[in-house]
Amino acid sequence: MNNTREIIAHSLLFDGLPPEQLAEIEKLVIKKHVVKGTPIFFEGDPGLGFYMVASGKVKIFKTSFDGKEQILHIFGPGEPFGEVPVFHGTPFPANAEALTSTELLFFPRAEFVDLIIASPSLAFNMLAVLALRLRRFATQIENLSLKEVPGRLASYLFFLMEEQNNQEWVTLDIPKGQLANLLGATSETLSRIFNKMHDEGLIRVEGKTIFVLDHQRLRDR
Amino acid sequence: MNNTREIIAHSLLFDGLPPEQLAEIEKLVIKKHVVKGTPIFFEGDPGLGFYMVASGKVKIFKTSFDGKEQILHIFGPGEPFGEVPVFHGTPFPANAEALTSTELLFFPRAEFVDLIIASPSLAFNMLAVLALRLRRFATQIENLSLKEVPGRLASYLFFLMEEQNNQEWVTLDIPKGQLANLLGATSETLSRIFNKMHDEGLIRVEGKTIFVLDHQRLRDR
DNA sequence: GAGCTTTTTTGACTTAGGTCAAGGAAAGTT
DNA sequence: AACTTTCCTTGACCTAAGTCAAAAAAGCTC
Repeated sequence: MNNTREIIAHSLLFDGLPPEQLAEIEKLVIKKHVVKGTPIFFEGDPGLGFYMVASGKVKIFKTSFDGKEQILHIFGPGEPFGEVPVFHGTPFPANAEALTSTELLFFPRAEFVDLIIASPSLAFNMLAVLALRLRRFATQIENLSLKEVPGRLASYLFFLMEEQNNQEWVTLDIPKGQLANLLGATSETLSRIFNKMHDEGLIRVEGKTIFVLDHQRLRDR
Repeated sequence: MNNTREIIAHSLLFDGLPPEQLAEIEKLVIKKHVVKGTPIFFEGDPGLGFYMVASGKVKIFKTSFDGKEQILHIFGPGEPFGEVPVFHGTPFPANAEALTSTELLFFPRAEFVDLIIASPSLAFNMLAVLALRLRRFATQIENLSLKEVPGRLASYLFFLMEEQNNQEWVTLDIPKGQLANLLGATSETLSRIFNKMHDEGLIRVEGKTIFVLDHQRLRDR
């Protein structure tokens, strides 16, 4: 499913749009391929358009003056990113980088804005996308500020169980160091917490596979 | 300026709309008055519409199981809040409470959605509002995760200097305890940091007035 | 599969900021 | 002005998580 039309037709952003509109949208897409580790944009760059992941994975992140990194989102196939400048007219608020070899769809700003103005359903879908993202941010702030690292890890494991539709075990889709950056911790701390949770009989860790042994006690970390 | 038409006409959300559309919008507004401390909605409540502050101040916040509070936003006159459920159809992601005696405008969901669908400019304004909010959240996550409390306080002081258009001193518009909840700290810690910054000659604190004595050194906290 | 690089783990140590408890200071009320 | 309530500060103490350094494990490449 590496085909542009497939990706946009199945994305939440373009969901429910008539075929002729999808064709319009497809016409303005610029495809880009980037290898693992490639920067896609930097905080402060002018936003000339937004992106959608066709295949692969992209992280959106902030960095501190001393190089520590906080991941804001990890986006996979069908998910748009970099929309803030399109609608607010300001530069990108954060950096984007490919976590894997990635196929990107780029939507140039001016053309896309014309489409949005002409299509209330598309505008409405975009509003839904941004609203969902606000909700996610609210949860992330809650996690960072009101929970300790074990609680944040537990949340993430439950999120993966949901996503992977498996109550027994989950597969980490990113390296543990990146997970630490997502949870607002260091890799050392995360490693120690995996250990502790194992010792307490909550989980079993085998490389990138985490077996969840005690849902109840994991939930109230 | 406690009049509905004045408020909506000067808000960013309804900026640039023709008078006849403003009249339409005004018609569906329901005015509500709440005293200081009144809950406006709770996390998890179904969102039957969104609000705009006409006068006063409202905080949007999350609470932890043990009662600690993290403020996500503080909204003043002309600022809308509670839009997430309108566009994403899910319950409110956080709580809202009046920080002062407050005049609110309520926009019922269904009627407002009709207006948005009929008006590309209104849809576009709303997209800009949500995009700005995403940017703010990204900054807040950066502050919480990548800066220590003194750095977060410094950011907030610079934000107030900008807002109050004064390079010499700022007036805290909220109690220090609430400021602590906004910065992700306790009031004890915040108090100690005010002390330390005073001892270091960065600021002078007189009740709710903070004199900024050394911009340069305050900036790199 | 030997030799890289990158990622993860472990140990010893430090520290920012939280908690608990008790006073003070403001601010609103009668 | 006295009273009550809310807000802010201070001191003593504790702990979650960071830092630094080094080793171990896992992935790649030729």
